[in-house]
Amino acid sequence: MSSALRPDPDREPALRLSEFLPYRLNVLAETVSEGLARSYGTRFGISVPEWRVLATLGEFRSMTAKAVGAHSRMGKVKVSRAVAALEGRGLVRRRRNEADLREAFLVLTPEGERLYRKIVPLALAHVERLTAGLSAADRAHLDRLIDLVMRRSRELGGALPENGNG
Amino acid sequence: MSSALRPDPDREPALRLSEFLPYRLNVLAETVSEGLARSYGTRFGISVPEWRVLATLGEFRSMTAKAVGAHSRMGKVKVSRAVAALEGRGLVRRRRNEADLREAFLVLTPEGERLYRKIVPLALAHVERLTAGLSAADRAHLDRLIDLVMRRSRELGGALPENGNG
DNA sequence: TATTGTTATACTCTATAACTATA
DNA sequence: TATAGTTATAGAGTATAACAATA
Repeated sequence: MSSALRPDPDREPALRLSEFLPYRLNVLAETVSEGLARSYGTRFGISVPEWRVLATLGEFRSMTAKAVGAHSRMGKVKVSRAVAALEGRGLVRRRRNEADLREAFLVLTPEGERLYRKIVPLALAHVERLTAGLSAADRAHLDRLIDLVMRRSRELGGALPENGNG
Repeated sequence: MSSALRPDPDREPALRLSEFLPYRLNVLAETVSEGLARSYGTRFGISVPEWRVLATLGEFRSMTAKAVGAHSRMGKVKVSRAVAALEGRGLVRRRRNEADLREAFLVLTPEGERLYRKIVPLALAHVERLTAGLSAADRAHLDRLIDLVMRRSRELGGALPENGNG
């Protein structure tokens, strides 16, 4: 261990990376995602996009792919692939919409529902452990702060990508 | 717009994705990163790992690749590639460590320093805009909450990947 | 012509591990 | 034997656009 982890005393560091909000948010999100993946993602062989679709259908029961994407902030390509994977595993089923044959309603199969109900308590328990050090007021505050920064970030032009030719 | 974005009234949704902290953190980090990339990432043709190396060297002046990785939470492979790219563009230079020839000290070249000093005010201004809706107390609170959740997440097993055979 | 959704292509990213050179 | 760092390989992820079907 040869070089020291302290700023050069001669120079005013213009920016401390470890205090830079975008960096902090990235590292935090990454670390949390990883922990989550370890605690059940790997176990159930489910990717993040697949989990988002599963969670959305578990919550809303029946939705078009477009609506799923709107709710879980994914583009249509990502949704399409996640749905195909879930359908291939018998977790999701399509119901044609007679009123508009371009789209279909997606629903969880009984197996999908079972998996959803198996994952949810684990997910909630994980968040519980994650926020164990926070008071109820802290948690509410955190939610509010995330919403505020999120809104500002969207206003500043951070939208979702991949909406190519839609 | 055929299907509605509201929960099925018959069922108690077991989990609301839009309130699920890991999801929220992911979307927030993604949105912020994107906005940042738009405001100057693309403009200077610099990737996130490259930016992290640049920022670390700008802050600490001279460090080994290992120390850079430790400070910016990246594995040695990612650091190595980012450094190679920056070196290729004349932004970073290596200084051999006579005391241990396995490692080298990395420093910004004058051009690297110039780029760093050009990006930093933009980065800081971006964060400023991002947190414009927050009071000073809110910002401090947000920092504290991020630290807390971060620490918990690490305790729960969210470390950094890729440390393969190191 | 516009919209929903799928597929094809190409490209980036990156994990893993093998490797080099020093220690 | 262990460590700093590089490179090779291969696989995952995904943006973009072209496409098909329907409206």
